[in-house]
Amino acid sequence: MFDCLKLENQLCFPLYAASKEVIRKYKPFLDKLDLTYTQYIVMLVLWENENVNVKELGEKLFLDSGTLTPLLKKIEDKGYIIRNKSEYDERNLVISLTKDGKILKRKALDVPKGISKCVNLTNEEAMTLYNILYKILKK
Amino acid sequence: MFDCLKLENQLCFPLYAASKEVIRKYKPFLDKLDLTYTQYIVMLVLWENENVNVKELGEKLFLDSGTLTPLLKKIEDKGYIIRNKSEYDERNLVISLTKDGKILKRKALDVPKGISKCVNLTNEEAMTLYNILYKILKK
DNA sequence: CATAATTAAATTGTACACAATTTAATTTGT
DNA sequence: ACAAATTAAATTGTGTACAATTTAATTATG
Repeated sequence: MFDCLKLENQLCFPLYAASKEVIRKYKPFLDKLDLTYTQYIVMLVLWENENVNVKELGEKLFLDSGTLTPLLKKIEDKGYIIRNKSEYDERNLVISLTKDGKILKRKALDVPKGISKCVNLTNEEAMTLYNILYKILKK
Repeated sequence: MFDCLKLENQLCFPLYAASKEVIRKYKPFLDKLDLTYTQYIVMLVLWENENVNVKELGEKLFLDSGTLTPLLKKIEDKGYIIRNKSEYDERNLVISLTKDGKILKRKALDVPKGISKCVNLTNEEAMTLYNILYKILKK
């Protein structure tokens, strides 16, 4: 019964470790874009939908304003986004891409290509993993 | 082709988000033990093998001394472990459980029980997930 | 056998995470 | 209308992560 306290037997641990390992593999690719991993996933959201506010971003990425506010300021300093108060509701901060931010999308296309070669899973395994993970994330 | 840059289609993201979600589910259980998640996985290692040094701990947990040194000092402050230089090689810091640290193992048995009810995966799904994650982690 | 190379922790500096609180703007209820 | 409740970001404080450097101890080598 004590076995349930083995590190190996707890799902949380391989999940946490694999997540960090995969993010580590992204690093060399993201360095070329001058983005950290978290900054990259923010950019992914913006490349999909222009003009997102902090709350929407947080819901999509499972992050709160305590994480996002300083993060967004850094991406703004790099010149990829602009932060503006909404004219309809000044509580909302609307994030938009700059020209450089849009251009960056083209360079970012290399990232998924490179990564798929690094993570040694079959397509089927990746698909299965993907489905189970989204089941965990489903509310 | 631009679809490969969709947040949803990148394995890294559900992996990272699911990892954080699962860790979030541990929190109420770990609060009762006065441990954070990372402190908990350190304790898991120590409950399995007494007298581990920082390097071994780092290899098992995929963490480095920059993370572990302050973490271990905090667990020591809580009274669960002791940090001592090895008498055979003073470069090594040996981590041992205190009496309280050993007693805590008993209380920790409730954690995996509680968690399995929170994560809504079938046994088969959990097993599949487990295997794919360890494939990612295998060197 | 003394110096160079290696190794293990610790330190430094940057970047998240997230709980809890604060601030400012907008809605609600009377 | 207007005070109370709600909402969205920002702020504050604690706790990781991890790259890069430093320090101290040990081992390898000329």
